Amino acid sequence: MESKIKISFPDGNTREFDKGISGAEIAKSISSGLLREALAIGVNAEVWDLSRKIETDASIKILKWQDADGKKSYWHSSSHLMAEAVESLFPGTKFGIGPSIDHGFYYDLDMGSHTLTPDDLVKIEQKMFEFVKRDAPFIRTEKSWEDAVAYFKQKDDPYKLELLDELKGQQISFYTHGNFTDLCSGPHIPSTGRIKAIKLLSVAGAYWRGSEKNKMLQRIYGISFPSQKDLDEYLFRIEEAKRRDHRKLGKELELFVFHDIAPGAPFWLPKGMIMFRELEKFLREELDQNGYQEISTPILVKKDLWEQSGHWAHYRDNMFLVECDETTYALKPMNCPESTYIYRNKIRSYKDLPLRYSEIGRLHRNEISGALGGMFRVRQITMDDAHIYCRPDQILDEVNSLIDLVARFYAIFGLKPMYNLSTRPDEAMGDPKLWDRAEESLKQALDGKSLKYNLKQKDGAFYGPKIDVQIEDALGREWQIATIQVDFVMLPERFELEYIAEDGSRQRPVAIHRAIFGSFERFIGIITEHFAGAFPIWLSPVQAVVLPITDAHMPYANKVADALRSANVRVELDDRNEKVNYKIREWETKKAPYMLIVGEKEKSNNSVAVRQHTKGDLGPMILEDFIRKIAKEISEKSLT
RNA sequence: GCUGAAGUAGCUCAGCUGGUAGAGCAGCGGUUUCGUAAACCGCAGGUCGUCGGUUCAAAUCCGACCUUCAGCUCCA
Repeated sequence: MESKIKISFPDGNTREFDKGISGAEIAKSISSGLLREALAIGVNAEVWDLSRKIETDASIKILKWQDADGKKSYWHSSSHLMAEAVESLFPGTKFGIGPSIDHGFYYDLDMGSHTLTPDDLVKIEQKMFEFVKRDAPFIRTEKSWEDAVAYFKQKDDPYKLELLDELKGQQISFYTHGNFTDLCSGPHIPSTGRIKAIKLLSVAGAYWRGSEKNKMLQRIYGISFPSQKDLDEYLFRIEEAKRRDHRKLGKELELFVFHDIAPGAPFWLPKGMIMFRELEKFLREELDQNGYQEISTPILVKKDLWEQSGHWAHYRDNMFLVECDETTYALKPMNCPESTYIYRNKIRSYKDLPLRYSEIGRLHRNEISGALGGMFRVRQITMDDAHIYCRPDQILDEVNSLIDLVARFYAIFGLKPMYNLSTRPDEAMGDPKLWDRAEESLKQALDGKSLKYNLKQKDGAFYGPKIDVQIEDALGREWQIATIQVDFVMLPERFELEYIAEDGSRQRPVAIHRAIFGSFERFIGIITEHFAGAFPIWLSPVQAVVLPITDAHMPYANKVADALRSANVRVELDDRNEKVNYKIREWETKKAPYMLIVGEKEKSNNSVAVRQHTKGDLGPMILEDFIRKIAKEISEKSLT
């Protein structure tokens, strides 16, 4: 029998080891530093414990904190540690599942009648630190299915027993550390001592196995790091996100407010409305230049339309209904079905296509109350919608120009786009040949531009494949905003759309649904957080403020403000009887891009002392020069 | 919709175990005329989310509802 195995490393090197060597031993053979940092080991396509014996040739990678899979086992192990702490403080707790997540870990708990309080979290956290000190190793054992069931029957944990139901007949792996043993496929880090910094973040309800039909358990979210510094940085980022919260900034900067009287629908204040209008203006300019025609369709339409489109069957509960003259109307939850009425207004020729109809439409969706959240989830949505009707052979061209359009938009905001391609789902409708062709077109468009994308198999809409565009904001958070959806069914077939082809036959067009901002509400929420309220100057509700030093400089200040105003700069004159320091402080907090301080010196030589937001005093400038500068920055939609 | 938490002046918040409300900022009136992040004095401002209950007495205790927040579920 062969007693040596070949291990190949990520750098391509291969070395021989004794059969049955562990990941830890391999790491140690490379360096003691690596062993200290090693958390788990990638073996071929799997992630294993460092202690597990390797019996065959394999390609391996020692996983550290820097590796995503390293973090995963670290956080997963932290969740076991938390479970141990919970069990020791609250004996009798039943355990659901306790996985790692993108940032940290959680464990779902059934604690009977006990409701966890923030104090409990502190106690659990302290207990965890206590256990960390014992540096207990995570030990993997395997039991037969019957023994596993017996174990949890004795422990009386119905959730684990339910999980075991699905593993019938298999060898079941368990992990034990300290006094806690859990059903778990692993892997885990070598020992609890590796967990240096822990923070339990929150407790919330969560349905067992994610189904609202099941019992609600209590979920503790937590995060852990190899050093206190990492934890501090993470907590700082959470604070930073709170500081940028658009609900807070929207109020402070007087952009919009919400009132109980209209849950889920913002009242746009004058300053917020300026931003809304600037976005609309920018959008319309772009679309006008790109062959779009703007339309506007009724908000209140008879339910018959939604029956025909299929929405009535699926989304009836989410529509606002109005009874009038014994007829049921609905506030439109989407624009698309109505755009077909404009398509069908005339007989369309193949020469007319593509027809690009854009619509800034106000939609209403009765989102369940628990889903509402600031501008991110509203019941009244203003969508930058468009429906492009084209021939199947035009899909590629259209998708190409849409991708360009989206990229151009996001570049203006300094947002990085990322693409997801979603393909045919199992319950797809429509001609498979069209599906193939459309998926091919979408792929071709992305590949042709050398864009990286995630393939989301079977994640398309029932009516066609789509490209979703995500952006990453200044805090590295990802948002799904734009979407490009090809549609063979919902509009073309349900509304029996046709065009006359070259040969005189009647053909069915393809519809492409697309949105760039997604919705004005959500987009403004996102960019508020992205820019932390300090918007690029073209969007900024106030672009410059004139601050006279004393009353004596009012006439000159007025002259400066007038000059800016006639150059179409949104300018305010702060004529309050306050010290300059006071005014500067206040306009800094309001994030005004420019402050123009005018006093004796400026008055005497037609200049302004320029102060830029966060950058401070830029020194004096001749008024005309400053106007040229700011006008240029506005028209170029400059980001600084 | 579900679980938990919260709702006091325009805003941010204090108000212990029941004795009918308080601060800072903002606002208004004065004084001050000032050079790059908060001058000073004064005034005014609240059915304590709504409705009901317990009590001699409720911001405070109880119930229902509304709204918000965290998470779950949902998101055409």
